[in-house]
Amino acid sequence: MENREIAQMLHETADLMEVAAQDGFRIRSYRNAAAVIATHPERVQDIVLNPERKVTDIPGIGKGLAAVLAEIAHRGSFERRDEMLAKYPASALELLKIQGLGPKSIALLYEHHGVKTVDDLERICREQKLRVLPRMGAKLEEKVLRSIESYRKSAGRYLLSFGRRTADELMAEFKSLPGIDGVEAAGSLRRGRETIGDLDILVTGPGAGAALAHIVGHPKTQEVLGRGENKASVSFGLERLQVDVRALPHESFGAAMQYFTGSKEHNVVVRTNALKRGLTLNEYGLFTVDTNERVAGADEREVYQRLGYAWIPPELRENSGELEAAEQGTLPKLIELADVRGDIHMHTTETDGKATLREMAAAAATLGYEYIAITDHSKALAMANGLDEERVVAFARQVRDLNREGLPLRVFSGLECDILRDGRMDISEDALAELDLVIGSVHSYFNLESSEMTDRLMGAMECPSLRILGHVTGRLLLQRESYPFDFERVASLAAAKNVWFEINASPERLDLPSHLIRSAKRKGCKFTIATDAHRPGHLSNMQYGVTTARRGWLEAGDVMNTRGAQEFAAALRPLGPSSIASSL
DNA sequence: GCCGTTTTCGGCCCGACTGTTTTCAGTCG
Repeated sequence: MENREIAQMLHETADLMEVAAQDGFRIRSYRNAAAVIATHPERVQDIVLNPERKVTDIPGIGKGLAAVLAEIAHRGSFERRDEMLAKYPASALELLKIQGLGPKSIALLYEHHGVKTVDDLERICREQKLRVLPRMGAKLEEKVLRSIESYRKSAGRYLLSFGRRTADELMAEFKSLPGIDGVEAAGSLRRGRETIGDLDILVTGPGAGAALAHIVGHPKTQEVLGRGENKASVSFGLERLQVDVRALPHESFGAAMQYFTGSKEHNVVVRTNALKRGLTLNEYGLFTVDTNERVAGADEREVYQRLGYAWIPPELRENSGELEAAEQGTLPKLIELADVRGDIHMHTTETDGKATLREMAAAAATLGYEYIAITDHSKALAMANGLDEERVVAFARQVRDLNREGLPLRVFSGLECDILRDGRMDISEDALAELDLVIGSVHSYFNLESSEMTDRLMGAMECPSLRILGHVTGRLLLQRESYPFDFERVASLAAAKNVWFEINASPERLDLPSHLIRSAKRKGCKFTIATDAHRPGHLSNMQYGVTTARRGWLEAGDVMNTRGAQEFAAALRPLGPSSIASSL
């Protein structure tokens, strides 16, 4: 069993234990163990099954959890989990995802009304039976109904990062099979959409059929949805992600990549255009209409070229201007991961990060970066032990000293400063001015009216030290919608004040969304791409931020942290604090 | 449940909001 699966099992059990009102500290231990195991570099199962190793050497795993892990290794479950599942249905876990309901309410609803599923919950709310329960009322009923609607919208979709990991895992397995020449992922994963609905994997070569057999017989396959000569479709893993594997002849591989990458809207236009040229395009190739002669198909680039287009990066294939640009030869030269020279949003143990400044710096150096910025939280985020003015100033001094003493790369002193409800910054200007880089972020009062939120964000930009607006829409993918505000006005002011928009690369955020990136670019805004890493492993999420930037049509020049360290440092205070103040 | 000892048990990020109550439990971040 993989670490991720063990971690999920522990997480789910912790959730159920919470519904069962068990000891909170024990629940926290389970959650902590799940987090540790999920990020452990080695397979925990291998350690458990090796008599010469001790799983309790992993921090967070003691005697109790070692026994749990041993049980999981031997029979795929453990006693407490079985116990919990006997008490509450697994579907109760789904109810925890409904905003506004926590474990206590779910237990109450289950006991009084037998609510087991989201459908049950919806019915109870519609029948106005929620309001009769203690401490619940009409307003909660309304809120829950709204949450259900939002939850349903995201059901059946998965984070891009999850799709990427699953695809990488399967593709590596396919590549190791004999007689496989090519393996590629297509679909929304290849287009880099922030969430995906399913996985499309194309394989070619004399042994391509073996890949179909492989996925059908895969130990993680939960259900075979379909199995033919050229295609197998399965429900994969605990998450039941639908995976479609297609075996293709070599001469069709490029056409199939084009066809299955989509988007549908993009392909409709491409095929219409082909017909105008007397050609017809399908997943098997590009053919002449009259003689059915193949003119392209093995190579995707060739398919586009034969239709008068430059090859179009998959991230742009949404029929939103890319086809016209490809005809005219005006496609942008999109930013690439290798263009990024530094990661400029991350946390350390000083607040809610899991590694020290030195550990983060070392990890960033191995990724080839020239610089990083440490941007811990400010005091409004009390749960994260946010920094007050005194600690902010001390930290800036400490970073200056450390840079002099020598670090593996240049470290900028920064802060992710909360933007308070009224648009003021959580830290005084005097203290902020000590820092190299200030990101302003909203972490509270998400439910303001649009006009109030717009004023709040625009108010924050009055702060002379503010250089970057962090995760601007506040969305959490598949969990929480963006709060309403007038993006156009905020972007116009950001362009005027030379405040940059962060593209937060955390897979749960990918914030700004790509359509807003594009809109901001048109207004002349500049951007940064940063991971918001809370541990060294998160630094590799940069790829998802770059993908999102590419979907927003950004080139390297649009993104400030593609600049070298010197140039980036100079850009941080373009006019100097005093001249910014006088130019307002 | 884990951890770190002051070595055998006490501490474990906590403040604020919401909707409900009539003083606060539950939820969220």
